[in-house]
Amino acid sequence: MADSAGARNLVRVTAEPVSRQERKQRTRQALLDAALSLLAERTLAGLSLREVAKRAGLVPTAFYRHFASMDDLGVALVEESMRTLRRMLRAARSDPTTYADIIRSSVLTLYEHVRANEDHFRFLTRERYAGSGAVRRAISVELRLFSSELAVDLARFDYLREWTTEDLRMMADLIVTAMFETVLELVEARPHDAANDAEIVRTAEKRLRLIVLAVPNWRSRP
Amino acid sequence: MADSAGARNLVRVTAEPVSRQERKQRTRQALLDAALSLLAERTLAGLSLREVAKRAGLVPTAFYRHFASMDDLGVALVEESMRTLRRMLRAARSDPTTYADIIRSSVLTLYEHVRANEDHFRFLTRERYAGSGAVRRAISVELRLFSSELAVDLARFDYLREWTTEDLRMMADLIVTAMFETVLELVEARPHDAANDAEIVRTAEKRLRLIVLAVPNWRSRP
DNA sequence: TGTACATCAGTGAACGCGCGTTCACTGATGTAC
DNA sequence: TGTACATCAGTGAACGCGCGTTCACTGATGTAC
Repeated sequence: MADSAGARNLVRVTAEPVSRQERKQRTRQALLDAALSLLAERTLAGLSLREVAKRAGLVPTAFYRHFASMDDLGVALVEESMRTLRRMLRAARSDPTTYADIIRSSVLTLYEHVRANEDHFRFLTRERYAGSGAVRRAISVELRLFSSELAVDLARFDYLREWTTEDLRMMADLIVTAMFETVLELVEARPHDAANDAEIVRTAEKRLRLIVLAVPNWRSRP
Repeated sequence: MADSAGARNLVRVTAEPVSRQERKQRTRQALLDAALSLLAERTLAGLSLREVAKRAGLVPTAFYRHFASMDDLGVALVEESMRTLRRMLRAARSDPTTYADIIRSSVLTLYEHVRANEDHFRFLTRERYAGSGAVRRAISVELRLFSSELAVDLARFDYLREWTTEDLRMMADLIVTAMFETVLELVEARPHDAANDAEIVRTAEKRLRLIVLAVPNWRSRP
């Protein structure tokens, strides 16, 4: 089988020699990539260790040199995916056009990052509720952190200065939830349907606009 | 094993004789209940036909008298759970206090129904994104229908009369998404933590209030 | 009402299969001298 | 620079297990006469 020579070829095709450490790191990444590609149409719960190893061009037992279990690999995938998410947040923050039309540019950033990293986002949306204990906990912790950071960002706006921390947090949660829903729509959408994509983006902008429009009328209640 | 006499006992304990048809219906329900109880801490993908049959007190092969596959059972569970959801919606609509404080009473109705049917709601939240094709499609269709109905309800309010159908739909989606998030928080919450429950309910009310407060400021854009 | 036959929900043995995990191994890379 | 030994990523055989599915069956319920 062409498949089974994978791991070794991965190394051989590179011109210069690599250290044992580097090689191990590459194999580990090959396992993560293999899992991610298999997860395109499945859940972690429906994936076997043997399958992942095979896709990576390894014998099943080699898996254990890199992860203690599929659950362990799942947590590593959460970390990898979250790095993608944070990169997106950083891009949104540093965008110079952001303050001109913050909603439009934020949604556009979201859209571009989701399309460029569909596997990561799909993994996060699927496993967020359905994942095993460890995976679900890892995602939930990261998303809560994400929401907190957004609350801090919101606090910087003049017209939100009077808001209580709790209300800011509530608003941030609502925004994250709405955006998460948009991510879902994007990763589950028919591929290469530009009109449909545009529609999803337009709805996402409306959602944010609606939330933001409530601000002048908000009065905190005990 | 005490377990293995289940299906027959189920019948024997009833006083009068039952028709073959009735008995079959009961066994089918026992299979659905067995699956649902096993799903408390797992996903449909991680559930085996043998396990479900055993829990229902049946031999594995008997499963096929009622469902063609686990996927088929999954779709039946979606239908059953959706009946619970629609019962909730009907209760919210017919509540006479609703118009006095619509947000508070709606959230209370949601809370009570979720707590009374945790298994159904947990199943829906877990499988919505992670389920197999057929199950996910079934849930998605029902939720879209649900959202449409809510949009129709919203259209009846005076101050929403000017809104376009599309904007109403967007608002309904946002409300459903926010409420779905609340359901999630409830089914994943530590059990019997009244203070935490109250906090979740309070946040849910705030979310809805925020969305509603945006209404006077909304102007549709092309 | 009684008898003879049909239906069909549930049984139990059997199958081949992919699973996770163990173990002793190989041979290339790394290190000490 | 050359040699001898240590490390360790990846191998391959083997295991016992639960899985979905097949098949011929049993015996209670249902039906026709």
